[in-house]
Amino acid sequence: MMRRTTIGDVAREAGVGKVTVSYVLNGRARERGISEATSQRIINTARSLNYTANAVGQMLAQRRTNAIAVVFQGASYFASTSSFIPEVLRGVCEEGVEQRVDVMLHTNVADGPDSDASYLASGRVDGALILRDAGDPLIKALKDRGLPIVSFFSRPDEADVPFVDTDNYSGGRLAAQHLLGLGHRRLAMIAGSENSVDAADRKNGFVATARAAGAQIEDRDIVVMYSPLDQPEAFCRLMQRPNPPTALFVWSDDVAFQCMSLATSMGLELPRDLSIVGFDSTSACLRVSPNLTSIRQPITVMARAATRMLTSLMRGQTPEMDQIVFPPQIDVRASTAPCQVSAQR
Amino acid sequence: MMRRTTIGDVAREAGVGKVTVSYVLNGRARERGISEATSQRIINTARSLNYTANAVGQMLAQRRTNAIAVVFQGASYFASTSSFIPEVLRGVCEEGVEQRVDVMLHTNVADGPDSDASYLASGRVDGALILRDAGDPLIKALKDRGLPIVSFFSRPDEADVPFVDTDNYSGGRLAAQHLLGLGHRRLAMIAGSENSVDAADRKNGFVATARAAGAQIEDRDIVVMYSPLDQPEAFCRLMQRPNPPTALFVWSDDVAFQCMSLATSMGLELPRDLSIVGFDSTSACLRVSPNLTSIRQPITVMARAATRMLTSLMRGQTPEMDQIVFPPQIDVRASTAPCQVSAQR
DNA sequence: CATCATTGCTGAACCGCTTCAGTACCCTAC
DNA sequence: GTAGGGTACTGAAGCGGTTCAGCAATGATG
Repeated sequence: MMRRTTIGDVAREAGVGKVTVSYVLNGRARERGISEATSQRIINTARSLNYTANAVGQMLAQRRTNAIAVVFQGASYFASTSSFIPEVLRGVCEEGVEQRVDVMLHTNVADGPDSDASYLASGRVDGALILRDAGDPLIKALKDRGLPIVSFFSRPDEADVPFVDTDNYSGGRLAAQHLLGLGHRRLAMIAGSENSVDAADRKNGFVATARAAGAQIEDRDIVVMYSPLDQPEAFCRLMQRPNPPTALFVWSDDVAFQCMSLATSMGLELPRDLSIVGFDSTSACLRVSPNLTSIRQPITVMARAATRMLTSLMRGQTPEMDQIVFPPQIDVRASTAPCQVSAQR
Repeated sequence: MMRRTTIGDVAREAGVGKVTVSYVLNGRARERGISEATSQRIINTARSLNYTANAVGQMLAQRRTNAIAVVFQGASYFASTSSFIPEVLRGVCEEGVEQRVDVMLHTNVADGPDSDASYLASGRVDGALILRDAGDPLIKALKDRGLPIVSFFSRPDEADVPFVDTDNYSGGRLAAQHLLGLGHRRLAMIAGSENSVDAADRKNGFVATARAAGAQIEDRDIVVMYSPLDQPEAFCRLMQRPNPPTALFVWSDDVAFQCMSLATSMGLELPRDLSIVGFDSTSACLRVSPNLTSIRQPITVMARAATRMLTSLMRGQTPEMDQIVFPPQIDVRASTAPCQVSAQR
């Protein structure tokens, strides 16, 4: 493997100093008063030598990497079958291209959770987008080390941490209102991780709204299923009770899809026997049958907003807002229908 | 923003030279004959100063970044609704953690396709995993610049480019055999990009097998639909012909899902009126109804293999194999059924 | 007691680039 | 004739590490 051409090679070949090459190639020739003739000569030499500046050299000299990390819970996060992850990454990548930053995908380091913060804060990225539960120690650790961070799709515990999120409480309320409006009174919910403020907000919005309308929903109607493969039997028990719920709000599309499969395999017909509302309204909702009614958060837009916010912070600018909460909407599709048993009550 | 602690700070504080600190912190104290006492002192000082080595400094000095890029066709690639992308990324990230390399997500740079190669080859990554069509100029450009690359899920045109792929021809054959075995004789196919050798192999395997068995399949039975939103009307025309196909092989799950939706919306009942076989057998196949029969390639395993291959190449080792072809399997599910009209022929 | 090996540590160079503070030169103006 | 001011360019330092060759001190050996 031959030595790469460096700025010194170009300088020697063009008969100028390295400095001059640097200024010319960075488009600062005018500003530094470098003559047109010299500029052209340098540019031609660089081209003929097939020279490209070494990125690491630049990073070190400029003390920035122009890279951001996207931090997920862990590699298993990718096991999701909804299109949440691709939609997030799409937003990050699109905005990344525009803001000219590299996107590093980070799940965890091999040495255990304590080292994640040091690793990320060791100068390889200028900032990080964090998608972890509210209380995750990584958020505090990175904040303490002074790395610019933005939490997205999760509202952090820590104060003063910029974030982009959905109004999850309202999302829960929308789901409840929709189901109540269809006449459902026996409601249940599949809630997410108990460490997640977001999941809790969805639950609280749903439960509070349901109870305010006089619907039955008790603690035993709330099942916690975090990852898609986590305790499917809990769902089955819920549906096999006497007087099972007629409508279900599930904290994520991903888990909602699994509930649909389980319900079908239990012989239930959807939505006749059970109405289901998901959360995220990923495009995969249109791929299942019946199409899943879901609370929409504008995933790609939010990811772009978070990325833009982070790049501003990294560059020392004050972003217009450092805490953005998007209002959710409901996309009504075929998985919800008027309650069949309402007359019986 | 205060100055970060550097190796010099630790050295001064511990009363030794920078060199000694470097050796100790890199675990080479023994080898360099540094006494246990000094080692401990340095380690304690480093800890008390909360010192972490700057990654960019190390990259420059060691002339490697320990980072790889994953290059997709473009940000729109994330629009897929199957779980292909997450499964790929999961494999790359898992193996990346084990191999201790960072994963950079790269779609394209803002300045246009020509600069992608220079960008990637400018020393910010030690290698790249490429998921692009066979003839993509990027592959040749990177190869010419000497950046270690591995093409995955795509068999490159260029010779001597290491790759990890599935035996797509066999995949096509498996699909044909399965459908023929169910009695189908009027077959059609939704084929992928004409630039993709992989898509062509799937088509050729399918068509050759079908014709060898005497089934009807002509050019007009082969519709090209690349991205999910690309010309759905072509599919409708295909199905509205007199004597429409009774079975369909679709080059990817993603597009197969869309065909299922379209078919349903045209009033067809699946699998009675149309059997469908997809490709990839992503976990999303279990989320659609009927569950999609699909040709399985072990996506996560393949992604890991590609990543392992690339890290070997980067480190100058000769990997055991530099071209791996996985055999496909068929996962038979509910979207395929015996042909209903076979008796009529 | 001179020689030699071993132990324990470090100075200086280097990785490839940027940036600050000049310098050298020439032209104009009083 | 010289101060003043552009114009065109560069030397040296610095970013934060790593690595090689070498050096001083110590103890063992003949």
